[in-house]
Amino acid sequence: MLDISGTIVGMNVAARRVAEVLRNRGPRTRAELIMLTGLSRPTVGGALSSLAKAGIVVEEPGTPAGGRPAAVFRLTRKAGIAVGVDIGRRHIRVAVADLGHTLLADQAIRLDLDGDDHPHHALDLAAAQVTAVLTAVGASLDEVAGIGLGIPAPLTREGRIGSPELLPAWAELSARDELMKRLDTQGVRVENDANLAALAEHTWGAGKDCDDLVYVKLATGIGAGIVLAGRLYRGSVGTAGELGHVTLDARGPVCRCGNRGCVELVAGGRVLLAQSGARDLDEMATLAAQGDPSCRRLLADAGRYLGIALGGMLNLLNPDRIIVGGFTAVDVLLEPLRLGLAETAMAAAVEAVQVRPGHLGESAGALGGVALALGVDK
Amino acid sequence: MLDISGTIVGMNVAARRVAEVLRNRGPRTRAELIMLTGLSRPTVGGALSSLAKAGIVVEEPGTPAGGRPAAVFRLTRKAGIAVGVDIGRRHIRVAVADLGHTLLADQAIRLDLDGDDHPHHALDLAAAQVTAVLTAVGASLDEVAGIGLGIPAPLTREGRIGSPELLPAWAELSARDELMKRLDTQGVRVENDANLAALAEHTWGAGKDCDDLVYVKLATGIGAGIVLAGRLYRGSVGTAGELGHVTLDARGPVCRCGNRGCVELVAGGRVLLAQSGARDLDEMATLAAQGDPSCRRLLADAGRYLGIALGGMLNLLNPDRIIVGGFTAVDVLLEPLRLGLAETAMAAAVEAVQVRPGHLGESAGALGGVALALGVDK
DNA sequence: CCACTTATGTCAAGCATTGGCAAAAGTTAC
DNA sequence: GTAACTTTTGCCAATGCTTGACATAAGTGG
Repeated sequence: MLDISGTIVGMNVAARRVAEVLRNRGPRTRAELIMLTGLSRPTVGGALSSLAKAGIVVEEPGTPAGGRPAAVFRLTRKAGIAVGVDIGRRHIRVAVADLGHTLLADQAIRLDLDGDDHPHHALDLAAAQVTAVLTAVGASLDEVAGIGLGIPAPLTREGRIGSPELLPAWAELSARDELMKRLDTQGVRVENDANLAALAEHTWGAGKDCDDLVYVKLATGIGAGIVLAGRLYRGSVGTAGELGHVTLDARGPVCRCGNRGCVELVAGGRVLLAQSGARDLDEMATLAAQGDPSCRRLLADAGRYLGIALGGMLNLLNPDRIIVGGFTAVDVLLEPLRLGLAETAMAAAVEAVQVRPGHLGESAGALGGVALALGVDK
Repeated sequence: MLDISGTIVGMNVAARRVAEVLRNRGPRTRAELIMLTGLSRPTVGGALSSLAKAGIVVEEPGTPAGGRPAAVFRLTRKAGIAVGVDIGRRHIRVAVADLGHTLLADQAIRLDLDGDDHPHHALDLAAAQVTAVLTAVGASLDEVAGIGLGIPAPLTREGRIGSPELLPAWAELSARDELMKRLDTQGVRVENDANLAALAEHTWGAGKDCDDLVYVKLATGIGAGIVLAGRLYRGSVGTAGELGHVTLDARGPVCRCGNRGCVELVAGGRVLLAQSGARDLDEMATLAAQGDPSCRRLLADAGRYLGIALGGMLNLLNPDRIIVGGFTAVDVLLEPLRLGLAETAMAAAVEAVQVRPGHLGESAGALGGVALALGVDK
């Protein structure tokens, strides 16, 4: 039923268009499909009945609202499967969903070697994990309609590293080609991990109901994913969202990016760990949750610095929402972050913006890979 | 030939669609129209010949490139007229073009009272100037297909002031309704002046060939207009682009926006005038052009501060181009601005960005009004 | 149970699209 | 200067989509 790029073959153009919209936007009613496809009622109706006859689409009862309830249509697993892969420093996470946006699996493994420095090793493990998870859900690679891969580096439109100095080991290779070679398949798309998390939160999480949002990922590094007008914004060479290297103090210490006083140097995971003495960020989050005062103060200060850096962003972009994720103890730093915003951004923008923790937690990156594979950014 | 919203009546849907695209995007070839309308060759051809028969469209020979040259189609003046109005502190400028994007007039008058503080007076004069300029080009108000009005304040989607503390006198009224009342017409759209200038530079000026740009307007205040993916970006409550109130120094003096150390306080027109002793920015520009060292130094420092503020923007947005306008001696501060960028933004983004002076000078705002009236942002 | 609201199916007439073919209007190579 | 090439344009018929109207279905609230 699927060709090499994951689209349905052997049906007319209207049915393909309807199926594409269902894949990109998730389960929808007839009226929504008419709007989104631009096709007419009879055409959408016909397409849906032929898709239903082929078993690619199922009809579900909708929730009524004053009249006859609109049926909701959903692509079935028979239509195909989307895979998301998130490669981090210390883990690889694989999520699998069907084209009806139903999550089938979501599994992480720990990385023995630092993912930032050992791309080939990480890609080997990622490929193995993809096949393992697919087997676990009883699927095979030829059912896969798309794979979305997240790596912790800015990427150009062509899939090359946008800023090699930040992740030198990855700069030499094409992550997309390497994963496709290992899996012997086509249809892999690569994206920066913070961008993917932003996409996932926008599609299913804390940003579901807004069109302009900034997702801030706090981890070893600090990155941001920007969704504007409902679409992922990548910038000219793909380095949009490099919040970690926004200058806070032009006379501060020198950063690996070559400038002074970057946000990452006062609010990044490396510095927090060095100052708290915790082994990793998870331990630090646990300590903070238990009330450890120095951990809490470190996180509060980090939040305030982030807020100051985001204040400039708020004046320039004025998004609906700021979503903070990537770290389990986000709550501790949200209030100081709001204070930092209020100190540096205009009142109207501060009042309008909603600062919220992410809903998808550690899975955000891999789910963003699924979102990319589903084409929600189309 | 025009209805109240400026669209053509009495023709089929294809012809209306083609005319709309010509209005929004300017003169185009058949192939471009096919692409932009999504219609087929025969349909576009038929629409063009009926539009040509009605005298709404003219065909012009195109420049050849290896084969038969494609004819370029352009809306005529018979299709209607677009008006742009730019209200500033000390001037009102009105520009008029036909729907074929041909400029017919572009005239400024000086304001005797500060436009920021006397909105009703400014709107009275603006309305009078619109009718005067229309008369001068031999047109009447019922030929007008749209009016775009620029005012120096952030605006919400509904046309209200987004941040009242910056321009209190304008916060009470709807500039759109006031101008429509004075001209007894419909079809006025309002927009922030920096946004309009950005739109104009994107459509006809220094940003013609790129899709992601930031236009920086240096005047009494400092504003920016942001075009992303070819569309004007306004933000959640319309305050996107408030570059003047980005924090440079959290311990600096208090600004009218309520925060400390805003860019406007070190690089804004008010401070430059106070420190240089010049009467207005035009005099300052003249002095700088004549080599006056203190003026040049003041401008160079302003450029550097702007560069530092824009460095944060560059890390977050990574646009193709930064266009600087609103002030005649922009050249003096571009090099220091580039240095400020390099100090604070990541190398990849700095290398990729092009920093250029605006091409449209003082007319940028009014031309942006014309662009808005033409619907180039659609 | 009835009136009301919203959703859905069906049908015929009118357009638009697709894809192929031929002609027009230039450039470039010889 | 002529021939070959490239790109644009016009035309045509079969197919498919849209429009608009009407009837029916499936809920809600009184």
